[in-house]
Amino acid sequence: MKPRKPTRLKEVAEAAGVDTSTASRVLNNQTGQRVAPETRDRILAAADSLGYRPNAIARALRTARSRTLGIAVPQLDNPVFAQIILGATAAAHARGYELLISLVDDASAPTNVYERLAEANRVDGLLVATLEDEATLRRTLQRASVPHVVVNRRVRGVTNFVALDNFEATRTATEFLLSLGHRRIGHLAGRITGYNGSQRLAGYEAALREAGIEPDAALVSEAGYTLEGGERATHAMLNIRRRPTAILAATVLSGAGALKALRAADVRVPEDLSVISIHDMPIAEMLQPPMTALRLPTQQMGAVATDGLIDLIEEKVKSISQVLKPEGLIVRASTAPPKARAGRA
Amino acid sequence: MKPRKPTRLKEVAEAAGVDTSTASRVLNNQTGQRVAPETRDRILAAADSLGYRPNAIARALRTARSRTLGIAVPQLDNPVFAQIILGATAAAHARGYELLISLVDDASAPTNVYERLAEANRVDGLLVATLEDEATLRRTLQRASVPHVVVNRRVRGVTNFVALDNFEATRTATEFLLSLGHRRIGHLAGRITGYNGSQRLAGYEAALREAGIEPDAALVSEAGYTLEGGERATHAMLNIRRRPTAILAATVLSGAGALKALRAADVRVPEDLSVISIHDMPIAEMLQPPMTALRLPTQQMGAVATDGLIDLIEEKVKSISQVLKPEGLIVRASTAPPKARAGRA
DNA sequence: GATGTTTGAACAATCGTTTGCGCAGATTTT
DNA sequence: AAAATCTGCGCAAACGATTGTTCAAACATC
Repeated sequence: MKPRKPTRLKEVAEAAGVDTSTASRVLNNQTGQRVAPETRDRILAAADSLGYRPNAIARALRTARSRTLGIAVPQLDNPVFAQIILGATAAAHARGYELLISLVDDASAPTNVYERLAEANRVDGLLVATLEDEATLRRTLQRASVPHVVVNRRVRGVTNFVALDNFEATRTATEFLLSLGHRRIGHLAGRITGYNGSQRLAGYEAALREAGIEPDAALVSEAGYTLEGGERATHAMLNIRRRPTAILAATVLSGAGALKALRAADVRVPEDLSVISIHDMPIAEMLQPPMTALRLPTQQMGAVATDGLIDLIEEKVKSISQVLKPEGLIVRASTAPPKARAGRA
Repeated sequence: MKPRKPTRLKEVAEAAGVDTSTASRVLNNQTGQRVAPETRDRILAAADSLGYRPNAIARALRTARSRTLGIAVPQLDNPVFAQIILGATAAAHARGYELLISLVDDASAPTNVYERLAEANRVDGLLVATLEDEATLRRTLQRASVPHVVVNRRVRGVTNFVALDNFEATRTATEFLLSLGHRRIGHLAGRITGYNGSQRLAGYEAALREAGIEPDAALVSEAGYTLEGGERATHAMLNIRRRPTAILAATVLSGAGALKALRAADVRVPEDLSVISIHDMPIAEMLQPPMTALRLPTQQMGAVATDGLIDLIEEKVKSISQVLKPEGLIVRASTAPPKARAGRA
């Protein structure tokens, strides 16, 4: 027994004995037009008793605003993106917007997504958290027909973005290791050509230089953002001439891979080698040993980007660009001072 | 330099020198109406050169079909839901639908979501993966104005659902432990009052009974689906008179909690105690020791539910109800035969 | 009491499509 | 050659809301 058709504005108006235009103005709380309190009450009552819900589609057609945002993400299994989406949905709902989610795998032409969502007038704005190379993304976005905010990276030529302060993140993490007494610190880098990866690498190197240590290329290995990558890169790093006494992983997944590789090589953590990761996540707590990690406001990034996008759409601001600071270091059991024999600095 | 307004059907029609109705029929590949091949080509060419994208909103208004689905989930940080969404998006896109995501936290009235999405005609159908109690959910869905499919649970009185065979899952996992020689097997149950939790408990008990073992209430502890829950419940279970030699966790998160508690209590895994979890996930691989887990087709569940929902919407089927079988046991290092002294069965 | 102003609400156009129907001109049938 | 049938396409009415404009009645002004 499907419920009968939803009630339309017309029916509310008839029930209240007014024109649809009047009903519309009352229900939308229009200020421009005066309505007798008595009429207003009648309309409100009618709408209420009929259970009126405005048809969002019709409204969108007329106003050319769908109150819907699109978010393009590369994956969902990576908790970072799950967090971003989480923040975005909450922020969108809070302001009365809906969120359309779209997966862009590198394989398929990402352009499709933007066309499907934006050019079809389905969305009023776009949140972009995908991983295409910069040139492609820039080209695509320049033709975009709706406001858009890039999340979790920066793209030259695209003004609106919300990113994390990756530089500060790795710098802080590296400084922490230095403060424990480590001098040879390895870095499992992300994608060095990517925004986050290169920034994180730079922060790591900056901290070393500030401490008077010249970065050693042998101690940097590109591991991507996966368990396997971290495992492989760590393995390689154990075979160099002078092993590091600590490893900074660009993300918690590669950090987990490091733990795995170290265990396989019988290197104890943190006694023989410390491990620290960027991007604190619930899994950091589950690892053995629990992983020291630098917490970044990932969810907040999604929320800030969304709020900014809506401001852009509603023309409350001209542009939005923010770099969010790390939330702090969560010290767990995977880090310790280096063994005495290494303390020769 | 924002691109000019998108081209409308009207412009395509004018460019091709035909009426919009003809253009519409051609572009939609209508079968009922014949069009001269030459005219057709002209329209197609015009649409192409003008970069025409039909306005999805206008089309939705006219056809009363938005080609959009809504999915309501309780959380996103739980990988199970991330997987469901992943499967759902892929399936939706494959059939030309978009997916609107909505978070329903227990706190806020979940009714809101359904009203916002369905009654506002924003979506053609609803995927429901939330955790409200059965009565509330049933009541809400009975009034729903669009087709809907419940994902990851069953609700009496709601015909359309796609769930996992939880019973089979725990039974298989328990049988595996039994085959290793374990006789005292503890169970970290999920929410025993929930669908998944109760089914999993039943499967566990069934396997024990089949092996001639009477389930012992002391060996069952409600742990929910979190790390902390698993940790707490495991702790408690270590304090009972005769400890189990193996533990079956209802989900990998509580399994991770078990590992943590066991480590804290200096119980070695798997030498002193085996641990196995339902719901294989990437993190199972990261744990120490890597966790033996029963893999369930979570992503596929999202896909199947979505396909079914679209079939429902397009009236290709009358109802959809499926229970998906486990994909198999992934044996890792957290399970082993019990110690010799326990082999007294 | 004629004129001007305000108030409250209806009229009607519009957003961009889809689709039922009608209607010429061409083709076939008788 | 008139009637009947096809073809191919245009006309116009929806879908359900929003919004600029008009307009009658009520009130105020002199």
